[in-house]
Amino acid sequence: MKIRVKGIENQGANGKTNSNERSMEVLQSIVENYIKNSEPVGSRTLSKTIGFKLSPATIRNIMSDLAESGYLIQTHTSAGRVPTDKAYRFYVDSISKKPAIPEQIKQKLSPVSNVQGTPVEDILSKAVHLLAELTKFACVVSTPKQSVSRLQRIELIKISEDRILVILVTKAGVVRDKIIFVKENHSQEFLSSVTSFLNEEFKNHSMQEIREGIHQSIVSDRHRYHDLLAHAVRLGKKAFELNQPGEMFIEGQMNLLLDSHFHEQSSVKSLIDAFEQKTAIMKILDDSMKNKGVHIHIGIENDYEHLHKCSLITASYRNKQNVLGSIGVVGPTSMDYKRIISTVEYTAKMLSKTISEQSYD
Amino acid sequence: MKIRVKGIENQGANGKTNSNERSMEVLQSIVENYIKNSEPVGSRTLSKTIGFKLSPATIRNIMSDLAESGYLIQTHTSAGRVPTDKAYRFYVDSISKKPAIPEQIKQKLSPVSNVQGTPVEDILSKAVHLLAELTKFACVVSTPKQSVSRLQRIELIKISEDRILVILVTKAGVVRDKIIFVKENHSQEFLSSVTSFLNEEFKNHSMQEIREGIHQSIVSDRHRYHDLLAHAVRLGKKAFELNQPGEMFIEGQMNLLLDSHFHEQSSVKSLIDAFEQKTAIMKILDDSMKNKGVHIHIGIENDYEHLHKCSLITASYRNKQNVLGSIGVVGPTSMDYKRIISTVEYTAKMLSKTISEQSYD
DNA sequence: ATTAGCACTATTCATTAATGAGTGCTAATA
DNA sequence: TATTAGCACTCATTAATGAATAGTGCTAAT
Repeated sequence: MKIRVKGIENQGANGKTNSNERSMEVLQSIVENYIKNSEPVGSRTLSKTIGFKLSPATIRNIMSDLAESGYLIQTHTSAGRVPTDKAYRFYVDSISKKPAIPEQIKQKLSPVSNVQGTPVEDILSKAVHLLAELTKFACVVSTPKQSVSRLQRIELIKISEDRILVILVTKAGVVRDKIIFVKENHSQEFLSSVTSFLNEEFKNHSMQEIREGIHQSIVSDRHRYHDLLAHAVRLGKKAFELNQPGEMFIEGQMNLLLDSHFHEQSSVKSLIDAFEQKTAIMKILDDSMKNKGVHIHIGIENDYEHLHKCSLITASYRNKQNVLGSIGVVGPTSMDYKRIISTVEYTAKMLSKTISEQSYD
Repeated sequence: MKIRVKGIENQGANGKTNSNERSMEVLQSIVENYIKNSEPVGSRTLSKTIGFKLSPATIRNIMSDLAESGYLIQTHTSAGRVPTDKAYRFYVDSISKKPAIPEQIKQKLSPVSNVQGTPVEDILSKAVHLLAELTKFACVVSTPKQSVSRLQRIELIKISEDRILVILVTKAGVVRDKIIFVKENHSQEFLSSVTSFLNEEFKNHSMQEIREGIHQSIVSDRHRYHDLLAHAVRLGKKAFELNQPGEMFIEGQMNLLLDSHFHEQSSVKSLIDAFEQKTAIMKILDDSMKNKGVHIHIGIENDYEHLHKCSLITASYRNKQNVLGSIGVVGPTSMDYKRIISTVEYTAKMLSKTISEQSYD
């Protein structure tokens, strides 16, 4: 044993940062150990898993320092130590090479791409379902943001005397419908004219642009004002008004309740609240659309208090043109970050690919 | 005390069924007591809640009989007794007058009707959400069955060279869309002709009829066969093919996990399974559409094993013309049946009313 | 037919003691 | 000087014990 110790010392003698490096290594081991077993990890166990390169006593010293710096806490005096959110953050940041996606996961997610002609919603729901199965945590996905997506086609269909069905097809291949109520009894021919007008005018523009544009039309086009236009603008305004709040699919919430970390009554209540009050999670998904890549929110980093015991891993999905929405996992802070991160990333990639193929640009 | 007893005896002296009647009364009390407190109920407690009309000893005898007949079980020798599913069935069947809906519940559910112009799906999701909040259990609702609903309007819209958007509007006000892929590059004018043809031919027919009808058209209309018709039939066939499997919205699953009856690990797993594998619950909702009124499935009565610890209360909703789907509650067998039944019934009524107003017949 | 009384049973709760995992400190070691 | 062995100490977990309690079943009295 002594010989081995020497060996380490010799290696360490190269630089001076050696003690710090070692701390980091120990911390990583602790985190991985805890992720794996969900049990406080003690110096003896750790010495073993490290391969006896350091004695329990040495490790105790290191752990003591780490605890002081806020990376570890003890649940009680005679227990091992548990990583804090700070430790998880360090751990996540220190992950260098992402593990390759196991063939099994690729297989499992392949159905996402076998969905020619299905509505985008179905694709999303399929993806989030599979992700939940794979990760065994709760998973969420936001539907494509309507405001950024650009118009492929609008259609007005008369379905009764006072009701018009509005169909919006976006470039991303999303179909939205809404029924609007009108006082005048327009003929279908008239509606067709309006439809043509709106399509010519607004195709390829984003919904947001259109909403603003319609307002402008009223002002600027007064000179060529006539009956058709007046109605078209009025109807168009109603039609594009449908600012759907942006939905979210949730899957596998109940998975969380099998997880030992959420066994306490209070935790369960928190979770219920978090998922009932979808806004907090929705906000995180929205934020995730702003930047590329995988986003990680660990425990206390979440603004919403009820999510303080959870970590969220999210990634946005897109078509060739725009970022559309994002998909993510909600699990305990002690989740297997490496695995989950790469799984989410891969799922988002698949999603982007599938939806891009269905898009119109 | 003796005097009271005599009084009862005198009353009982009218008929001979007295002992049996009394057993029933005791059983009802036991059930209600257990529903309220979720604790095995003993002879002493029961004697109290009944108002000392019977002594604990007498009640013990009665309970003993009830246990023998399979209405009660003892968790262990020195514990009180717990109602079996058989007891719940008896209890439910013996409910005579339904309690009036509390004003508070009506208030809570009123948003269901404030939804002019919203898609049926949104109405359903609103209703199921509120129902979950009210009952504190898991709630489900099935979307309108597509096969029975009748056609109000079909529309074919060209959105790209090889894709046609099909919009189906049913009499119930449900809008369904699907994109179909075609080889030929049809012009929009052509599609409009086909649309007119399909509308004339099939308006007011049920989807099922239409699917069969299209097949017939091919056969019977050969004499006036020409290009338009040939294409129309082919497209129509594709369009109406969309036999969506019938969806289901679930809300408040997590509520169940706060319930003490599901605290065991195995129960939780069962529940997760039940909700993952939606088919079983879907089937119960479907069955519920066949007959009017509220349907009650208690514990073991459910075919699906994972639901053996649950009771389901369901009721169908409809428009003026057809039964469309059903809504229900999934809770522990010891739920407050009176309250839940009337709440479900009322919700279904509201739902029917709201949807009828939006329907086209 | 009902009920009081009593013996009996099984759970629950608090107490106690034994076990064991783990730390922190100190002194020895390389 | 950094590492480690050794030891005292702490605290959770577990099992065993016994008292208290809630409840039944049976029998005899009313």
